[in-house]
Amino acid sequence: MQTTKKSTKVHILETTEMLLAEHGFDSVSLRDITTAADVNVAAVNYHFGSKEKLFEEIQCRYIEPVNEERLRMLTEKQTDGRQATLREILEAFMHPFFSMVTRSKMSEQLFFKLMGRCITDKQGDLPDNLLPQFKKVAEAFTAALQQATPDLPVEPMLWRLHYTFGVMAHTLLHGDALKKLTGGACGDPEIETQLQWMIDFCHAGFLSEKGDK
Amino acid sequence: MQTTKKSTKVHILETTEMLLAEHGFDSVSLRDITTAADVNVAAVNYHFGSKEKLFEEIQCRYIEPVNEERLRMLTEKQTDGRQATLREILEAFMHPFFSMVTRSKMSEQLFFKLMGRCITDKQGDLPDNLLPQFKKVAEAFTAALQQATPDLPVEPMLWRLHYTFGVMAHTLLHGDALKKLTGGACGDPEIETQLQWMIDFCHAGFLSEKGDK
DNA sequence: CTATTTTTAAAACGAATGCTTTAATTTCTC
DNA sequence: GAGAAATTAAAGCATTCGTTTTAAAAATAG
Repeated sequence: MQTTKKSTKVHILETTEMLLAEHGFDSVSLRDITTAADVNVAAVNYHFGSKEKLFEEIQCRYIEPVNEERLRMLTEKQTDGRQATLREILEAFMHPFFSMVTRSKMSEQLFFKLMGRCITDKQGDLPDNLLPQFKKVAEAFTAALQQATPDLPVEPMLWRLHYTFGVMAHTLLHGDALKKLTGGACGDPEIETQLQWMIDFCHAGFLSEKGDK
Repeated sequence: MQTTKKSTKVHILETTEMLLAEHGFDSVSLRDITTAADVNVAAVNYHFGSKEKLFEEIQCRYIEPVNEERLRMLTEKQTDGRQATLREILEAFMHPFFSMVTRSKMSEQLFFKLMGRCITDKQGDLPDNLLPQFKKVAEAFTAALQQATPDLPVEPMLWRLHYTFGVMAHTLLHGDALKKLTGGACGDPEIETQLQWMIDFCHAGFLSEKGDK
């Protein structure tokens, strides 16, 4: 029961991922899923219990390893009592979202959208099992950031981390929109380039002084 | 027919704005609206033609004056052939979103959410009458930005404007989430403070060099 | 006040929603 | 190949969706 018939469950999962990436968590119906996956309406409830459980599973499927990788990358830079640099922290914070794409069978663009949806559509109501991990990530990164920018008061520091989140989420979700909107004038940078550009931007943002000229 | 009975239509509009701010454009039903506004289900279709038309009207109601104000602020800084500084450009780009709050009867927080929803939920499908204005804004600001940052190639410049959008949208939409998430550790800065912090961040981001230490 | 228009109320439309049930079918185990 | 378990198919559940219709009520005009 593990070899052959894994396919249907996974097939539903992957089809749903694509639909969610395209249309968002609030706009995909059970029928949308079963029709697109070409399975019976009952299949989702049979395999996942409910539509909502399926959605949660998709949410966890990537966010969990993303958070793990974030913590791994951060602590990697902190060995032997060494502090991580601001740039390394930002790298650890953002990179996993963009490297995780290889785990999925979707196109880069769609996968990025899915990640963006997970951040924005579901902001504030994560599945219960994700919450402690999320908290751990938040604590680890705020602590590291405080060490890396000791002159920056904690309040604007937190907001700057929030801005960084915004840069990332907006790029993941609406990067394709910029390409359309500018008629291609923004180019089509590689993932790594894209990531470095964001890091450059946020890095400088974190180091900015009040009223910087 | 203009004096007394304006109230119902406006009442529906304002109630819907609040619902949209809280739950997003994809999650508010006709019944949600008419129930919350305590009017008959038919009232929306009578006054606005359809639910979708009502949504478009809400979208235009603030975005249009925001864009006008953006252009006004930008050209104000460009009188007598003078170029606007990067900081002035960013100010003109962002400030209108935060000053427009006074036109609404909602709380700051809700109004910001509504603006955020307009940016993210509706990204890419603006009402037809908004499109030319939006295009004009985009052209004016990209031109000004190219003058203000002559050493920055156009492609990363466009992406940095995109990042700026992300900072703004994320803060509008999820600023309250940060307050909850951090348990208030991020403080509760005034609007103007908040705005200046964002401008500081993006300003530095725009001026960053590749691989900036 | 009467006539006309504007606005509301209430009910109903068909379609779509998430989910469940019952029976048939496929798959696996022995 | 026979029996048990897993999976699917098809139909139907009650609810909600956006919209329309029909008639009553309210507001306005002459």
